[in-house]
Formats: sequence, C-alpha cells, structure tokens
Amino acid sequence: MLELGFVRENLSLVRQKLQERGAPDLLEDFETLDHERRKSLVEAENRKARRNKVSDEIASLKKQKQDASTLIAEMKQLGAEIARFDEEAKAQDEKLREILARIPNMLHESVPVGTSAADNQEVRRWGEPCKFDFEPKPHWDLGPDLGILDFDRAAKITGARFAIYSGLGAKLERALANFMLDLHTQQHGYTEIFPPFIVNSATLYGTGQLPKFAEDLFKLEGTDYWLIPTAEVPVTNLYRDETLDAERFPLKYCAWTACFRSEAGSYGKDTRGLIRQHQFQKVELVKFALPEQSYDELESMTRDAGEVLERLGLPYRVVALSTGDMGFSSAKTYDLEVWLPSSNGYREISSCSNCEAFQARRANIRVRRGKGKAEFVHTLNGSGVAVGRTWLAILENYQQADGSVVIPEALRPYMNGDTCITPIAR
RNA sequence: GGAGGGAUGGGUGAGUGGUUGAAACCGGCGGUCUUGAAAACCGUUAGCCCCACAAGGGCUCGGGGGUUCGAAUCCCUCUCCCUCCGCCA
Repeated sequence: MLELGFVRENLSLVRQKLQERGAPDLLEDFETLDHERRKSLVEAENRKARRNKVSDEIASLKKQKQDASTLIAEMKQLGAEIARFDEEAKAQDEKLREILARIPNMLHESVPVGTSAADNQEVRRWGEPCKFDFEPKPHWDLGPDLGILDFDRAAKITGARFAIYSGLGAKLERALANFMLDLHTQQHGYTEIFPPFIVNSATLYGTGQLPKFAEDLFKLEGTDYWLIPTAEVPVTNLYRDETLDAERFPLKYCAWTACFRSEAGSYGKDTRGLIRQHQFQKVELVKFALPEQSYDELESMTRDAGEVLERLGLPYRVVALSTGDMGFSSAKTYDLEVWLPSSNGYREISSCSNCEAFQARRANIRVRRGKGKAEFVHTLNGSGVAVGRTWLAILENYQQADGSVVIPEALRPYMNGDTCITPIAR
C-alpha cells in the first residue's frame, strides 16, 4: 500500500506509474474524496474538543453539587452532530482506503518499460540447452511412461490440474525439496520456517493478495481461512504488527510448503502436464531488509535461486520483468526461466521481487535502529525454486534415448544413491 | 464440542463512569556523584491522525458495535490466550 500523504503529494507521478503498468486510473475521485474526508474530520474534531472541555466543566459542577442541566442539554445536541460527522468521515475514509488498497506498488526506475512479458529484458544466461540425438518426450509422456506420474487417477480422486507422484517420482519431489532447503540453510544463511498452509484474511491483505485477487485463491467455506498460494504469505507475515531490531538485519528465511492456486482465468493455458497445477510444492525465500540494503539483497536472492538450477545442471536465464508484466506488490522483479525441451524455450521457475515498503506498510512491519524512529522494512520474496517445475525440468532435460531419466549428481545423496529412473511395471 | 478465567504502555502490573494517556515497579535514555564503572539519587521515556510558521486539537487500554452529557471502567459481539472436561494424529 502507498501512503495516503505520498499519493496526495505525488498524484501525477502515481498516475503515471499506474499507466506504465497498464493499470486503470484508480485515482479519479481521490482528490475530492481526500479533501472531503479532511473536512468532515475537522468538523468532528472541533466538536469533540468542545465536548471534552464541557465534560470537565460538568464534572466540576457536579462535584460542587451545582446544576449542570443546561450544559448537558447542549452536549446532547453536540453528541448528535459528532456522530453525524464521524459517520461521514468514516465512510470517506473507507472509500479512500479501498482505493489505496487496490493501487499497485510504484515501480523502480530500472524496470524496463513495456506492455507485456514480450518486453521483459534478458539479464543473463547460464548453461547450454542440451541437444538430443533422438526425439525428446515432454514430461507429461515421460512421467506416465516411467510409471512415476499419474494424471488420470488424480483427476478421479480430485479433478483437473492435480497429479499423483509415485515411486521414484515421489522420492524425486522430496529429494528436490530437501536439496533446496539444505542449500539455502547451509550455504546461503537462510533460516528454515515451516508455516501453516492455511492463513486468515488479514495475512493475505498484508502481502497484497487481498482485497484484489480473492478469485485466485481457495477459501475454506464458512471460515475466514484460505489456502496459501505461496509461502511468501505466511512467512512475510511472521512479523506483522511488530517492530524489529536493525542489528540483526537483513533477516533471511526459507520455507518449503505446498501452494494452492485456483488458476481462475487461466482456462486452456498449460492444460497438459505439471506446469500449472492447483497444488504444487515450492521452496520460498523471504528477506526483511533495511531500505538501503534491499536492492543488493534482491541481486543476492536471485543468485541464491539460480544456484539451485546450476547445481542441478539445468540451463536457465534471468529476465527483468517489464512494467507491463509486474506483480501487484513488487517494485522490481527478476524471473528465472529454466530450459524446457518440450517448450523448446525457457519457462518461469522462480520469481524474485523487491516489494520495498509496500507490504511492510500494509502489514505494519517496522524496524528501529538505535534510538531512531521506527521505519518500515523492505520485504523481498523469491522462489528458491518451484519444486514441481524443477521436477519436470529434470525429467525433460535428463531424459535418455531409452526413456530413462538420469538423476543429477547433486541430487543423488538425496535419492539414497539412485542414479537413474527406469520404466517400472505397473 | 462443553464449562470457566483472561487481554491495559518496551516488560510486569494497578485502575470506584467524570484532570487516568493511564499508578507503581522493571527496563531504556539523560544527568549528579566517580579516575572509570557499579550502587544510590534526580530527571526523562507511546503511537497515529488533523491543522501547521507556530500554537493547538483529535484518536488509541485486544477488534467491532451499543448505553451515557461523558467509557479502560457498564452492555453486546468477534478474535486470541490460559485452565478443566470430551474427542483426536
């Protein structure tokens, strides 16, 4: 969320930034509403000042056992007026907050200007896409052929966009999660968190999923509970409504969780395979940084995520998202895209964002240095990385002519020494 | 699921409907004393909003609503925590 005062003082800048994102102008009524709210506020507060004063007078009259009925009659009248102006101010305040809550973050000046993902800028590449001397299979054929992935039974048990991993497939999923967690906790200094997969509305509001994106989420009927779309939500909200000590900064956390997304509005997209599921696993990185640290921390977080793919020998590239492709809460985002033979191209496997103070303002997460005044922290989050997509990237990139899949070296300790997945009888 | 008890400033914890935005203690900060430190003593120590040159004003005692001229205090409701019972991985 942006600060009310900031929007008031930078109205044209905010509008320009909205335009760069391709977002609609949400600020048409802002100025009048803001003005009227303050007018009602002053009217109410002047009367409250009077009320406070007269209340003291009434108290002292009563103490001296004198009659206060004239004053009390005046106060009755005043009370009604106060209630009216309070109500007015509250309604205007709510409208204003509603507007503010739906305004996306201001974009960092380094974000490439564009209208869609096509304008994203490649920053760097790692690795060479492998050349096959046979026709490579997509993972949605490879997995079922190997007997480690089953879409049909998942559809029976639940529905479309779910999958069942079995045997070495299930083990590979687990191995990947452990490999990633170990890398980040042991080599990169992140503290592991295992949070709830279910959160309340206030938490989702804090990271920016609510109020605007409710339709992307699964809600538990009859409750205020929602399934998390990413571990960013519970982990960033760890410190909601808290003031932290600057000494320990930056704070770095990683978490493995299942993620749940309704994928409303993506009908027909990526309907085959594991790319777009309602439930998937992800190792998430979250940082709380001082404002002057946050862009360096974004770079190192992006490298930390990239190292996962490098150790697994998966070719990838890093792109800076353009203004037209940016998420709601982010000021700057790098996507990591892994090479997928089935797409003959790069597909998103991680997204690393600096949200600056946008989430911290919503979630009221502050930091105090020394005796200074508390200020809002900068929050960052990035996938480190999406486990399900890594799973399919390994299948596709490490497939052999005979239909088997070689396990990357770095993963073998996590697979009890298994070096290869070969077709099994079902 | 049932029955009780709680929620007050950075912490512990008082608080009879009317100078209680809030005692006291601890902690923090500043000072006196001291070569320095400790101890002792003195002082100080919430946030947000409106207006703004300044002065000033308003709100906040878990959240929301109500009663009242006036609510930390009375009523309703929600959330969370604790104890006991039931159920349970």
